[in-house]
Amino acid sequence: MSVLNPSLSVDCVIFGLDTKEQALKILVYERDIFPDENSGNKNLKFPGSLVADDESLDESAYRVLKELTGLKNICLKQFRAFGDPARIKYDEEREWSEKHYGLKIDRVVTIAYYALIRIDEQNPDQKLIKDKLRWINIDEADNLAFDHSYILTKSREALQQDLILQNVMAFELLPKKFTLHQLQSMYELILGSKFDKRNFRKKIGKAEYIVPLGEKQNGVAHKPAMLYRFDHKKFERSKEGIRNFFI
Amino acid sequence: MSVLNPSLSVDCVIFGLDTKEQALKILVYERDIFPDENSGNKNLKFPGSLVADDESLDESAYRVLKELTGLKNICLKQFRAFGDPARIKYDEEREWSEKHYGLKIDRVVTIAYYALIRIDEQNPDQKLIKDKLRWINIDEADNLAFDHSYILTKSREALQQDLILQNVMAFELLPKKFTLHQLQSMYELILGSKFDKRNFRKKIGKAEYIVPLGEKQNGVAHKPAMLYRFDHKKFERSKEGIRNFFI
DNA sequence: TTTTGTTAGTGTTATCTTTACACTTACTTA
DNA sequence: TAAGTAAGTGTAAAGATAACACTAACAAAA
Repeated sequence: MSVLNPSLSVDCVIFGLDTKEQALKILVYERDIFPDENSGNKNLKFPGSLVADDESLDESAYRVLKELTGLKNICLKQFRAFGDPARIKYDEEREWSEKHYGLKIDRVVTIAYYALIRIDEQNPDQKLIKDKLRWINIDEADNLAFDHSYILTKSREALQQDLILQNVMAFELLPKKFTLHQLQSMYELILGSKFDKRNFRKKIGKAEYIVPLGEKQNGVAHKPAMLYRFDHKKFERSKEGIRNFFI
Repeated sequence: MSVLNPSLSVDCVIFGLDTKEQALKILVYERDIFPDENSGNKNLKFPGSLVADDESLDESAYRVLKELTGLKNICLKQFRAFGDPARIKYDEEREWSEKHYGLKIDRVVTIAYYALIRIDEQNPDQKLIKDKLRWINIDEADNLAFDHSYILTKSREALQQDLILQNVMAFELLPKKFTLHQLQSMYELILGSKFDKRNFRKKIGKAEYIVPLGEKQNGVAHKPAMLYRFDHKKFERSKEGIRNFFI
């Protein structure tokens, strides 16, 4: 492979929706630089890497994601660069980085991406989650390595904005066949607020890209719900006609 | 000053509203690397510079802006990183950069910022616009240096989004005292669409942060308009209560 | 002084969107 | 067969949006 640039990196914030647990999680990579049991989350960082000199930022992000997690065919979105010269907080972190890359590391600017995937049985994670990789609940993700907690905050803001402006691949988070309840929960988890069930359904009713399959759930301990799927083409078509609001 | 990093830069897209000409412009820096008269806009680039090793990206952007244009006290917003390895299109551009910085330049990732200012008599530009700096109309800004036309496109998209979500310092573009007509024109120029005057004013009527001064225009060849000012504090307060929309 | 040109300023109606709100149905498990 | 759980459904009031045309006030030109 080509030469890595010691002052440029990409980092990937992977949001995973755990439909079972109804929780929004992130994928983190565990290092062993702080051996102390009580080191909190200081050993946890987002999957990331220095950028090679002949790859674009996007290419780099996809490469890293594949190398570290095996994930591919997911959509990454660049949302921000982080470049505080003091991003590397601890000497141990710098030493770890220098050893890891075999390079002298001073100041690293990172370009951050986020992606959304669903967590379920057939989702790659089972194979991918090697000893170093795991999902943690988003609420418990404080005091991560470097400035990664700050990056998390900003990624969430970006995700919420993008969700509102519907530029987003939020449907990646749901199973192919989903119920309106699951859909609503997803919005609630990401946006951090609750919606009225009837009003939500009324609104969804108008979105022609959410199409009912004739089919219902079964095996559930309550009235089985209608299953829906997301229609990409109809979605793209519907996005043309927005451009309303000002002020 | 400290050491410049040869693979990291910042670029500033400065949008200026020319209230007289009713036009949205950008500030560009002219080089002389393509002497041909017909070189179009290939000599024009956004104010930018390599990043010093001890400054944050934001610091770097503000420094550059001040050094190259004299502008300060304006609000810059980071909107995107650009890192295609082929961003530098021509050999002449690379040579110019190497000579300019006295450094070997291979691949440069740039972090792009935008800002909004008004163009008027007392605006710094008169002094600042040295031989190298000038305003060009946004519609005429094709085929700029490097990938700067692409950066312009993206900056405009970001600006429009931010304007819609009202995270934005759009009022920097207007004189301290402005008419509703000027306000409407600003929105129209940025968003690239026209609004109904009565509906626009109805909506503005609800924004308590746009406050009428008792005062009217004078010296104009038509019915003089009421002057308004923008109230920062009220604006900040009003932004609290948004968080509506989903889907 | 009158006319012309120019922008300011104003209200109503029809349609659509948003919000708030409570009960019955269908299934599983105990 | 009872208990528990989520599914599914309608209405009315309030608010937002969109479409639409004329008069008023000033400067400049005639």
